[in-house]
Amino acid sequence: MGVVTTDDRAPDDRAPDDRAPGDRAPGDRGPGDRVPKQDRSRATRRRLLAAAVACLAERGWAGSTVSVVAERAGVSRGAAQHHFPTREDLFTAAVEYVAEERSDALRALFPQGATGDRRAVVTALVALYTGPLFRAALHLWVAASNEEQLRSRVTELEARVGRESHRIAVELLGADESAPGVRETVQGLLDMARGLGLANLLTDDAGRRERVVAQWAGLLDDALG
Amino acid sequence: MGVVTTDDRAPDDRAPDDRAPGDRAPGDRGPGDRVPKQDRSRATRRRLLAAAVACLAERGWAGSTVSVVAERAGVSRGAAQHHFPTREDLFTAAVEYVAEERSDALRALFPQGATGDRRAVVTALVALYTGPLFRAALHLWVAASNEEQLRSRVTELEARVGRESHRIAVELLGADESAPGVRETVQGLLDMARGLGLANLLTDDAGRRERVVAQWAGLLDDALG
DNA sequence: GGGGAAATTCATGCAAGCATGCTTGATTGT
DNA sequence: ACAATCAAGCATGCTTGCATGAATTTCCCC
Repeated sequence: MGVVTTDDRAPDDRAPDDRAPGDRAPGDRGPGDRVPKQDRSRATRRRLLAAAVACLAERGWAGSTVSVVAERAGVSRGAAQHHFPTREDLFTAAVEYVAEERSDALRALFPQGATGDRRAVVTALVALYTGPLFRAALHLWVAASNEEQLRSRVTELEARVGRESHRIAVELLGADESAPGVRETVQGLLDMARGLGLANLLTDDAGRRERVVAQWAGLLDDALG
Repeated sequence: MGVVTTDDRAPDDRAPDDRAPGDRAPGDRGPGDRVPKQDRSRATRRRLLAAAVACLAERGWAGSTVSVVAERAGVSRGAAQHHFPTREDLFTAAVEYVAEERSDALRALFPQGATGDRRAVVTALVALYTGPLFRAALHLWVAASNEEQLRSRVTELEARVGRESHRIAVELLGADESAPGVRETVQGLLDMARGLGLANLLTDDAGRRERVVAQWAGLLDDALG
């Protein structure tokens, strides 16, 4: 299912939310929504952010030049510069965009509620760390680790996403966090997922990942009772 | 005399393994010692590689320009270009350098032999994923994931280091790999270590890491019997 | 409700900064 | 003396940021 929701669309595709200037999304605008008065503006802004994330996942930080992102978004470079005066503005906004997308993807796991099948839960969680969203986030982390401006925002948002991941993981696994060690167990699981996602960066080792997931899902099942 | 040509490097510049030109690393080169027969040349070459790794860990890929690396190594940019005609040559060589360093660090754990204290082993393994070497490797991976040339070499070397990590981990943990699931268990542990190292990129969460390590060491102890 | 001013949004051209690679010249070791 | 090694200057290409101008949208007043 659409666990990861970034667009792996064809290069020239139009974003899903790309509307003609006139029509608007169903429940889109509240009454006092004053900031972007034009739908077209919001659309291009969103397109730029989505393109930035996509470029980040596909071409990395250095390769994601504003020209590239603008072209990917189907707008001129000047338009990009209008919405985000500086390159840093663009990517700091992209950080929040990625964080939101990841939170959404995370919450998309929630409706199922706590299933008894822990292996399925672990598989789903790990899957979150192998999609393009995680790739983009990874590039963002690495870039932010050396860009003073980005780091603070990235760490803050990542902490938020991390907490939410943990909460949802506990929920889905049906773990009793009051028991000693359970919290650390789940954290370790998420760290393992991160590590599996990182390993997936260079080589697509789905087979190995699946085996590791199966094994540790079993161990987790024992540990959580 | 001129041990090193212009030793006017910045104060903190000496890499940990920065040796005098004469002495070599323990098992450094076989008899078929190739191209540079001059010690000074080898020294600057090594300095350049060490500087490249250090810059990679501290400033990231984009920030590690050849000028920066050369300055860090205490040589002119032209000298760097003499040893590594292109920037890519420099960093592909740096890849191997990092791989060797990581293997050395890994082997440094070996002399102890298999101890009964699995928590200490896990701690040591995880520690390997939190140092500057891992940081450099991380930047390298992320950069390589989008640079066609680097990727093949990085994946190859990383596979080697990964196998060695696994072998040593099995050895130190006293695990019986013929038993079903043991291989995947250890792999998962290493993946978790990777994830912890990745989490350590932005925020130094040594406390959390320690708790997770303690907990997972316990899980491992149970799983391995 | 309609028309026009004002503001927003977007496109294009331009100059500055920077990194890479190449070439030339000086220095050291064999 | 010769070759290798190192240093410095030069030329090219790319990216960013800014400035100007056109098209579109919103606001405001009649």
